Amino acid sequence: MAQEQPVSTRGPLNASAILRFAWDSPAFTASDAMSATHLTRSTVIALCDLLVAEGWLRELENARAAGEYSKGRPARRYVLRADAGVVVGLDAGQHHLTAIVSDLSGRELARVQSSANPDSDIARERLAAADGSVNGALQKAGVTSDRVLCIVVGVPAPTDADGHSPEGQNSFWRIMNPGYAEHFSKRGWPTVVENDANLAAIAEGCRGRAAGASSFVTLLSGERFGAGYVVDGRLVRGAQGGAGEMRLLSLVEGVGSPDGIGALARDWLHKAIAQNVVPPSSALAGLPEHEQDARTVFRAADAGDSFALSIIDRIAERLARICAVLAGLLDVERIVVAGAVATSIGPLLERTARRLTELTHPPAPELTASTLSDNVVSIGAVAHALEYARDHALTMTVAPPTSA
Amino acid sequence: MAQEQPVSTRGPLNASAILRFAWDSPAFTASDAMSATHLTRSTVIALCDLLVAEGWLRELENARAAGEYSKGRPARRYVLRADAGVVVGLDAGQHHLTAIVSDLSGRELARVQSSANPDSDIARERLAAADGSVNGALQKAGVTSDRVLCIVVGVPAPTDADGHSPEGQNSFWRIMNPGYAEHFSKRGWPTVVENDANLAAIAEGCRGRAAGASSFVTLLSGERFGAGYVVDGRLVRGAQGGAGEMRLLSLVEGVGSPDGIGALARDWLHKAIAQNVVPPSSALAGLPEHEQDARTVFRAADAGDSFALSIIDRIAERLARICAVLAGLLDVERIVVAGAVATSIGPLLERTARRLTELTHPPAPELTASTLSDNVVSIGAVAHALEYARDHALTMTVAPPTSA
DNA sequence: ACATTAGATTTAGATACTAAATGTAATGGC
DNA sequence: GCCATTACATTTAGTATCTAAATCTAATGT
Repeated sequence: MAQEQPVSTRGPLNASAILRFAWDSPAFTASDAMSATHLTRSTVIALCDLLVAEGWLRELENARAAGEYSKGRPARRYVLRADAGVVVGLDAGQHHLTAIVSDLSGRELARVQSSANPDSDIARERLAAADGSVNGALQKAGVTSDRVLCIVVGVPAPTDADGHSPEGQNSFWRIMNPGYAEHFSKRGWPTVVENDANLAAIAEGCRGRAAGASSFVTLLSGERFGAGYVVDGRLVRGAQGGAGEMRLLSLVEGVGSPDGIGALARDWLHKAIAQNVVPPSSALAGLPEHEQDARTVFRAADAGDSFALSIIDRIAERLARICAVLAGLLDVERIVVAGAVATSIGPLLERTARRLTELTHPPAPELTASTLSDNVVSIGAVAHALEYARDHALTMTVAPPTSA
Repeated sequence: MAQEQPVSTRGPLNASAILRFAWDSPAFTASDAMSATHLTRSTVIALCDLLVAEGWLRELENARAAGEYSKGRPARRYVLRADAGVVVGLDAGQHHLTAIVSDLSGRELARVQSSANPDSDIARERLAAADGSVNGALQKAGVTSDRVLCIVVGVPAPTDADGHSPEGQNSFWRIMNPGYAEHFSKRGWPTVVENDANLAAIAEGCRGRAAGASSFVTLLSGERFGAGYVVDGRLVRGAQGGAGEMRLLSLVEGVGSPDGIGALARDWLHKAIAQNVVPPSSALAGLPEHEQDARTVFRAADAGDSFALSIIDRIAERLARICAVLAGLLDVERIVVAGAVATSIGPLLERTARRLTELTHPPAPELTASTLSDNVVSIGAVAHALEYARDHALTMTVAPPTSA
């Protein structure tokens, strides 16, 4: 339990307080900021002037002109300059890359998706692909690279505080994270490299299904399960960033492997067809190999196909056990299932939730499907980048005000 | 992911920085404090004078007189006044109560142990017993109740931020925590009520086997398992303080129940004797019922008794699985097994560690036995109370300096 | 005696804020 | 159209916390 030395802080401490407030407000008057920060008007106005001069805030026409009726003298109004800079969120997955450029209000300016060679283990190739996506998105957004305040990269690997991934898993982690931290730092961008499931959790926490909860788990599911924990309002990363790695789920009875929902649905269907045990009445009987995927199973289940439902039931049992163990060990209020499959798993979650109430002691955790589909990680990356920019704003330089 | 409003802080901010530094130093000069806090001499000396006047620090004879050779003018020396106040740590277990009174240097001034009626569900009785222990310890230490800076109470139940335990477990939790928070607050003492396993983790983190590790788990074992997590240097408590509850371990293959090491050893021995399957060569054969306990099994195993070793092996297998799941899901570097049984489980841990390396991917977490025996919880309570006092020192009033 | 060392003390700011008095742009009643 | 009222802005003086730099002091070694 290391305790870092407290250090004397200097500088207009509360400028950051004003900026934090501005970050989450659409537009605000000096009085708004006063009640939010408990500072006096003199201080607030002085700080706002400072922040306007630095380019972080813009002064708007006064509050009455804006239609906010009031009797007395009209109040001055400020907003965060959404165009003071941009942040970049990059989902650097094994198969796909997604880069999002966002302004400071969280508005997405551009998105570029591309596919990666999933088997390439050449660092240079993966870095070049990442560069391509990021540059493409910046160009599409019409901003130059010097406007980037910071970038957050999501990788399917644990990461430590420096953004490095441990050796292990037959070097898969090192291949998935071939040094993004140094790579983007070289461009002068503050860079954070973070595990994909952790970013998914951040996404759910601020724009998704976990908004408001202080303790929740996000299960990122596709080919494999990965979890992101937010407990007591903070991300739990682990000694090497490996918290949420699901390899040891194999020890949980009835789980057996860390395979994700997508993989399980596909594999079980595939095996059933190969062994010829699919009843001919089922829509899944005799499906061509390239259509034997999770989505097909879920669609068939939705249509009432009883064989598809039997697969769903098996997955539900396994998922419920995973959720029970996680919720039990971590005491979280909610579990969000995210990832590309999340859009079509309504019936699965219903069954899982039923099983979960049997397995756990009340109150059972809420179980919901993410609404962010296959963008969770990149959205989480943007959200994390915005937080990072907010927390380090006063150390960053911003595009000069476009006043004149 | 709630974000509380930042508030303007005022007052001699860095007095607390000096005090924090003093807390962990035996005696220090102004120069020591300067390099620790990055403040100038003027500031440090002004703040030290302030803290001396308030009773937190005492000025000693100068550094040369103390034998710290130096050439120039002798430096002034200060220490934290260990007798500025006391803190109380109370382990309010189901069967036993332990109250420790400690001075601010962490020196134990008095300890009182007593047994509680484990089946009493009358709040008044448990509170009276707690009062008895605490008052006894204070009297033994020779301090009056107004000198108590704060008290930390450890209970075998989850606790929330207010020190309340949830309904559940057939009200066992409410019985174990019959409102200690309000009870001791009424005496004017800042009171923290915390789960016993969490306090054990705090104890291991600062005086025990996890010193230096930033992520570790403490498994408090006796009749039942309970875990305390410290991940990324902070305690993980969970939505209702229930992180580390092991009820759902029953879902892990080969574990089956959250019974602790003590209970397992006793029960398995008991069953074996009842079923008459203990080989007559074993020292455990025909043991009278009141001697059929965990310690006996461990002693026999130590002496090489092969039947005892077979029980140890079964426990090791189970313990290894628990450790594997916890370490895997949380990515901790170390697991400390604590509790009364911890003193005699050397051979068990050896076997568990071997099994653990088979079950986990490298690096396997270190596995150690606590050296704090059945005092972990009360020692953790004291440690937590000292931290609490340090962090809230400037809001507390202290016994006036004994100078004149 | 005197240079050297290491720290103490003093003095004069700088910074980041508060508090309170005064000034100002609007409203609405008469 | 004047005036009280409202709700803010602006100005001024002042405070607390800390720094920087000059000066003072108590010791050592030669």
